[in-house]
Amino acid sequence: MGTGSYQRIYAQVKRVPRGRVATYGQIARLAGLPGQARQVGYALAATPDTITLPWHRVVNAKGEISARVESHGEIRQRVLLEREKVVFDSKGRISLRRFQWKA
DNA sequence: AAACTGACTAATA
DNA sequence: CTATTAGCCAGTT
Repeated sequence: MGTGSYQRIYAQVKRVPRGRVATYGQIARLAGLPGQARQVGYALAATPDTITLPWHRVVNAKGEISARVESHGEIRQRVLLEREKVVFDSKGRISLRRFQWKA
């Protein structure tokens, strides 16, 4: 490891404060990779659990938790966020207006 | 080396 | 609101 854009992405995700969320596109921009929102998702999917990363604070542009191939991490993500006082509406969406992190 | 694979987004209809 | 389309590119096979 130590190579690739993933490191830059992880570095930005680590900056998201507790109780706030960031979108994939936002992380991409902050990491100096504008337009590479997808890469951010892929980076997180490949995140080794050997590093500490608040991956749960990253959601899609709609304020929803993105579904992965193997479903279950989504539930965990929601629990982790709710533990940080992040509120989900009845449709499982977060109000970005209130919770999105402004860098 | 070439093909495959995705935690996305914004624009348009 | 849903559906479709086109950009996006590193890592893995």
